[in-house]
Amino acid sequence: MDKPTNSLTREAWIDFALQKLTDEGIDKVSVAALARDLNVTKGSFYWHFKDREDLLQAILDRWERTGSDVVFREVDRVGGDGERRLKHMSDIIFRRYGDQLNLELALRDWGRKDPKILETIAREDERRMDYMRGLFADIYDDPKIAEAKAWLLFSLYVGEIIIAAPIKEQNREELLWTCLNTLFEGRAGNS
Amino acid sequence: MDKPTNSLTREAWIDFALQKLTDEGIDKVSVAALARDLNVTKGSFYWHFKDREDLLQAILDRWERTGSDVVFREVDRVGGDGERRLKHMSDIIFRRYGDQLNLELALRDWGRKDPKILETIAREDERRMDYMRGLFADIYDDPKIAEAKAWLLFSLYVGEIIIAAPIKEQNREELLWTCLNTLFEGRAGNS
DNA sequence: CAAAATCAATACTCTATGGTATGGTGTGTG
DNA sequence: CACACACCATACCATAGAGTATTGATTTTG
Repeated sequence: MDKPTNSLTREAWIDFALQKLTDEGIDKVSVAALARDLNVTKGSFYWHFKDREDLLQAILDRWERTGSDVVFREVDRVGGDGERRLKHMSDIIFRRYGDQLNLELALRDWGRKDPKILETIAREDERRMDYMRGLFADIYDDPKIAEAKAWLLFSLYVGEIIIAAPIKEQNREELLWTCLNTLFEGRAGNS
Repeated sequence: MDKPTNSLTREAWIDFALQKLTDEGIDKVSVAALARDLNVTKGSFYWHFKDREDLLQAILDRWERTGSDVVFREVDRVGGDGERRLKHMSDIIFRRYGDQLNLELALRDWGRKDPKILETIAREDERRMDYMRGLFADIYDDPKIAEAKAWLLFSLYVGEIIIAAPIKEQNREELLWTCLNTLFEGRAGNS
C-alpha cells in the first residue's frame, strides 16, 4: 500500500537534489538539470513542487531532521563519561568521509548566500555546540574552558573539511587523535 | 606617468571582481553583472580580458600574491619566541573581520567546484601550515604534537568563519584566547 | 465501466549570461 | 593636423534556466 507506482515521488526528487547539492553546490540544483538527469521533464517537477524555492526548503528541512541527532543518540546509547562520549563521537565523525562532509560544506556555502538558510544552520550548530559543551562540562569545571574545548573540537571537525594543506608528520588518523589528546590535557587524567 | 586616464584599468576590474567574489561568491562574478555595476558595457571587459576565465585566473593570482606573506613578515619583524609569534599572528588574524574572512570562504567554496583552484588554495594552505608548524616546533619537541597544534590553530581560524553557533559563556575575544591557552598547555610554561 | 485523480510530456515565454563583431570616441604622438 | 591606438558602446547570436498552460497517459476509485 506504500507506493505501488514506479513513478517519481516528491521524496525521490528531494533525494536526488540533495545529492546534487552535495556534489555541485546549490546553484547547480536547477529544475532543468534535475529533470534531465532523472530522464523526465520539468512537467513532473512542477507537479510535485510549487517552484524551485519549494524544493530548496524541502532539502533544508530534511537535512535538519536527519542531522546530528542520530550521532548524539548513538553516543548516549553506548554511554560512558564525558571524555569517553566525546571520543566516541569524534570517532564517528572522523569515519565519515566524502558525501557527509561535502554536504556540510555545500550547506554552509549556501548559507553564506541566503540568510534564511543560515538561520537553520545556526540552529543546528547550536545544538551541536550545546551537546559538546555539556560533555566537556563534565570534565572541566570552568564553563569558559569547557566551551573553548567544545569550540576547538567543532573547529577540528570543520577544519578538516576546509584545510587543503597536506599532513606531513603523521597520517590522518594519527593527527586527529593527537589533536584530541591535546584537547583532553589539563585538569583531567587520560591515557 | 602612471595612468593619466580616468578609464577602467585591468586592475580595477580585478579589484571589483574580488569584492564581488567576497560578497556573493564566484558564480556571481559574471561579466554582465560586473559591467552593469561598473556602469560600462561588456565591450570594456573583453578589451581588458580574453574571456571570463582570464579574469578568474587574475583574481586567483592576486589572492595568492597578497595572501599571508604580509602577516608572516609582520610577525617575523616584531619577533620573539614561537609562542610570542604565534600569539601575535593569532591576534592579527582575529582582528580581521568580515571581508577577509568571507573572501577565504568564497575562495574555498570556489575550490570545491574547480580542482585547479583547489591546487592554488592547497599551496597557500601548505605555506600557512609550514609556518605554524615551524613555530610550534620551537615549543614542542615531538613533531607530531607540533603539527597537531598547528592544525588545531588553523582549524580555529577557519572554524570561526564556518561555525554559526552562538557563544554563550564568554565573548568572542575571550573564547579565542581561552582556545589559544589550551593550545599552549602541555610541555611549556606560559601565563 | 466511467469518472476522477495522479503524474508527466510538449510547447511556449522571459530573463540572464558568455561571447563575437564592428563601429565610435577620446587621447597622445609624429 | 592627421593618424594610430586605447578604450568602450551597440547590436547581435547562442545557451541555460525558471515558470506557465495545456494536453496526454495511467491508475485509482465510485
